Amino acid sequence: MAEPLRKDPLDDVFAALADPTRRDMVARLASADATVGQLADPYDMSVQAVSKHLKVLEAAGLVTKVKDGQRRTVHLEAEVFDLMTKWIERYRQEAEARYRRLDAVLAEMDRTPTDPTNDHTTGAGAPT
Amino acid sequence: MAEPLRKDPLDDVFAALADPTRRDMVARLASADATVGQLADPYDMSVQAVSKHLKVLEAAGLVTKVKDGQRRTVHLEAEVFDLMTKWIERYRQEAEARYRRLDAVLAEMDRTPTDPTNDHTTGAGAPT
DNA sequence: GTTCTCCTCAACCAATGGGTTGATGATGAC
DNA sequence: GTCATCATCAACCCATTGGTTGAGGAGAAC
Repeated sequence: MAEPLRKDPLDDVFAALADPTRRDMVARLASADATVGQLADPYDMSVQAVSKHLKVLEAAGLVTKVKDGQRRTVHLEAEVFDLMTKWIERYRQEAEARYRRLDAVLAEMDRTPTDPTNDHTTGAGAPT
Repeated sequence: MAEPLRKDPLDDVFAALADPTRRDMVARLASADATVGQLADPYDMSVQAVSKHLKVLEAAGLVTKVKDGQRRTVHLEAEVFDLMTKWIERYRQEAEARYRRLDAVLAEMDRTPTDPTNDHTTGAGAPT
């Protein structure tokens, strides 16, 4: 018992997107590449701070930098997104399938009450 | 300029899933509800630590606890996942559309080189 | 050449996060 | 009633994070 749960690349991806500034950068990079300076411009923080944020995104594989003369052009890498969507979708669907099954069971119990003393009148159903 | 980027519920969701232990709990809860003790069992850490993790998941809205006598039954809430998938899909699709457009442009330039001095032989195209 | 711009690196600091231990409340077993 | 079990709360520790300032390197501009 207790495998230490080895480090997963998803750790870095989720962590990177947990910061609103970094999510905003990703959002902006989705519509166009940008230099570090351009990215930093709207935010109320130093360029160095933005550079750090970019390093986090880069380490997570969400972004790559291309040296372009004096500037660095930042480019969004969309492939990593698939990792996340796959993880999320897998468990979301698994969970929803389970709820559907539960609903079916409850409906069945409702139709043929085998034991009337067992009143399942709690709101346990309807996963809304 | 520099709106402080107001706190977004996605902050908590992404942050919650950035931890491998918490992702594992979510994975397990997808197939069945569980008590705190059952959840804690496989991990090499104290029950209190697991309780903290659950508080994080709960604050993010990923999980609810139902008092069930002495135990607390933990239940996965799949709705929040939609928030994430929507965010992710939006920007992934935006980015991919952009790449497709770029590919088209490059293909066009390749077919009808309007200015031969401008050698675009860099690997700028073909996203992978 | 000098100077200016773009970006990164390094050191620092306050706050947060993930873990620990110890104590406590509430319920179930006897 | 007493005692054990399940879970939480509180205090503490150390590592990480998100920001700062200051210094420096590599290119462009002159």
